[in-house]
Amino acid sequence: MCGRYTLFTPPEELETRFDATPTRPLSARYNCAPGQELPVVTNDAPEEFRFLKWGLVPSWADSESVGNDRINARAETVREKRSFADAYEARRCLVPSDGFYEWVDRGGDKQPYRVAFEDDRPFAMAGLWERWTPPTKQTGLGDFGSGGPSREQEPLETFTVVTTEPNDLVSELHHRMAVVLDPDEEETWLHGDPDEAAALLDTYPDDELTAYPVSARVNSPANDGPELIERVEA
DNA sequence: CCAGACGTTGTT
DNA sequence: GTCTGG
DNA sequence: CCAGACGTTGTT
DNA sequence: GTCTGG
Repeated sequence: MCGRYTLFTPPEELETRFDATPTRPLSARYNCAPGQELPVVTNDAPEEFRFLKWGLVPSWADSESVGNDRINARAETVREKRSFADAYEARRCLVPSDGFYEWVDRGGDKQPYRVAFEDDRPFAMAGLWERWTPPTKQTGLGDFGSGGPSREQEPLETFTVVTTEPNDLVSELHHRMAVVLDPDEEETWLHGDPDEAAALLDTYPDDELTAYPVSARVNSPANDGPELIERVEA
């Protein structure tokens, strides 16, 4: 984990909580999924919620698909891994959330659970972001003869969520969980030096957190509505 | 030296 | 089984 | 994370 | 781009 989360806190509350303004409208989300463009607060523009695609694509990747299997980065090794080292040093971000989902394998089927604060207040997950420019395609003589410039390839900005060992509550469900930051740690995660940031990658205590079963409707990323966070019988 | 990988989760 | 899409 | 696709030739 | 493996 974490591979799915919620972000339905009203925009005004999020703007106050993170002291940032959105670059496009924030909508209530009950099923944020990898591959989607989601609001994050990056270190280089902390006054904004910027929409980045979930699934970090390293700058050197030759294909965008490299991001498919980089939706999470292990806290224990994030500084060593080539895919994340640069981003860790220079491009950390906050991933606003108000709960994340975990699936418990029950031999055959899987029961999703939602983990959140008891009062559903928003929090930040530790994230890294990256900017990737698609390789320029060789168009032969086209650029010279045709007069017009070749089509500009827009850089793609992506992010990943850092994971660590779970607390006792979440360990009942899963053996990994997202790094949840204390509000007073957020500034350091964004702007501290790498060693200071590393000290924040620990397991969030389970005080004030709760976990409860939810409908398997959350399984499909196409579903996204308040019914997804309703408690069901496990 | 060059070639090939570069990741996590979960499962066996 | 594995990759892509969301 | 899970769901859904996974392909070509040829025709409209 | 940079590291690991051979």
